[in-house]
Amino acid sequence: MSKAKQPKVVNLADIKVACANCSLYELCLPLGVKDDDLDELESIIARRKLPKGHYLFRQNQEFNAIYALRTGSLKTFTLNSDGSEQITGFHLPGELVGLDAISSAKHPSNARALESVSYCELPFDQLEDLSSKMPSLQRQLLRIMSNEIREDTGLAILLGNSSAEERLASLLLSLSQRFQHRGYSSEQFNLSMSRTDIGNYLGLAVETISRLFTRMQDHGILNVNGKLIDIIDMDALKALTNTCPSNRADPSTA
Amino acid sequence: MSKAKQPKVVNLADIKVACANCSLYELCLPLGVKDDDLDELESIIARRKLPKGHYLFRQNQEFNAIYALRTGSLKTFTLNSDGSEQITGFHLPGELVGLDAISSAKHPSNARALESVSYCELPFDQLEDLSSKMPSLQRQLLRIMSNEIREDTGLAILLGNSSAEERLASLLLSLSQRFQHRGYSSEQFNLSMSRTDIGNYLGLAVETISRLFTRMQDHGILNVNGKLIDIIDMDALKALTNTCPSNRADPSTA
DNA sequence: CGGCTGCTTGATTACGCTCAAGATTAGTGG
DNA sequence: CCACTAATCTTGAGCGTAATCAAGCAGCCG
Repeated sequence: MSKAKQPKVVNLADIKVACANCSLYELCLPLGVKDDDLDELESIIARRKLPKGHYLFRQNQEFNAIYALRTGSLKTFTLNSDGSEQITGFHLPGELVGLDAISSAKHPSNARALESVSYCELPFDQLEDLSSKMPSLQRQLLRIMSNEIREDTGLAILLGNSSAEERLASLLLSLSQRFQHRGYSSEQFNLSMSRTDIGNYLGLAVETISRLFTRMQDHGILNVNGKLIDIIDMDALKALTNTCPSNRADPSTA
Repeated sequence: MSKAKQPKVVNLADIKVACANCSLYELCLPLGVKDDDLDELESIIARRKLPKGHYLFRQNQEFNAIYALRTGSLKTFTLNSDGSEQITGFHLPGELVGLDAISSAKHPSNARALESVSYCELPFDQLEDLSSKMPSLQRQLLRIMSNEIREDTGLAILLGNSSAEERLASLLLSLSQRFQHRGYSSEQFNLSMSRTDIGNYLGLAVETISRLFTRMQDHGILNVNGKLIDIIDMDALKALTNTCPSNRADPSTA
């Protein structure tokens, strides 16, 4: 949370946070890997830091490693032909980034720190080798990738078929649940991204995001204080998520 | 193309189409697997058929295998709470379906044949085992999954930030290129899905799809004859794809 | 031939974008 | 610590795109 300036890139080899002790173990790649194997897995992991605004990797850069976020948050985005950003995801601790680069050996997107970030770097060649030797590691890698496919499909559905309100509600709910899984409050949290970023990600104008926050606050669903979000009525927020299209069968809600 | 009725499910063990001879080899999972290993891989594959309209798998069904489409096409979709379909993809020969089920061990979606289909069934447990033994198989599986993540992200971007015309143009272009990769014409092809399905997938009303086809035909980009599409001006179609939002830098197009 | 489903076309409506301006916050340097 | 600037956020007014509602048409099957 402190805003002290960080040196460019710091190797945190001295800070011993073994996977086995990591609070993110349940969410991360090593889940299910036996103790002996875990040591070997850790031997290929480099732990690093990245200051706010810096890039973990850039589009078209050669793909060498996947990254497990440990603290902080980052956004991934592609660049349109006109140079504008197109945000493809927000990532929280315990999540893997760079998985979309395996197929082409080049990163198809950028990853930039939204706040001061620490992460684990997993060289992909070595990860592949280990993965052959450790069925549990292979399985977890496949699981995580499968899960990302599912989530990306879900995002596509959301963006294709939902109203502005439903989109924002879904994002807030997603963040809320992800914070909860990481041991933080599901009801109160700070947005690390700007409204512009949120709008970009959800395919909405900044003005719309702003108006929605105001409206949700007026409706007693949220309290919004700049970046600080208080979810007052979680059920109502969830209800907004279910306001599906094609309500042909339910003419009650005008 | 014939609509002769098929028996429920036919095992095509008698029809020997080894991976090595399969025209889809370049696109499919066995790509890069050595000859000796290929035999072993084939030993776990079951080749089957599915009549139009039948399901390859259904939502919530237990996940046992992934499937490689050989001929025909299918759609994958989820069901909303109100029972309506939400189409998540159209799949052509050489593509793998079921990858989104690995993480939860249950299929999160349905897969239904849009026309008569033949496919290869790959039991996942055995595939995992083989994958540990064959680095090239493991690599190809990861590549394919990574690619799907990239494509799903691309779809989300498309649905979040594009006009109706751009969405349809992108789908047509995608189909065109996928047909070309499979040795078919990129300029003339049959849509195996209905306008309703297209609209559902692209997040647009059927009426909009219909109007767009008419408009594109009027503009000399396509010829549309029911399900038969003739792309007359491929460059113009591609141009529609690039009509990005946020054209702040390009005020020429009003 | 009638009924059903899929496709097309038209008229109206509404949601969210754009443009514009002000308000608030954050960042910087004296 | 305050002043100044820049960026971010909020609010308002008008407009455009695509949805909805409604009807007619075409193809397919029993």
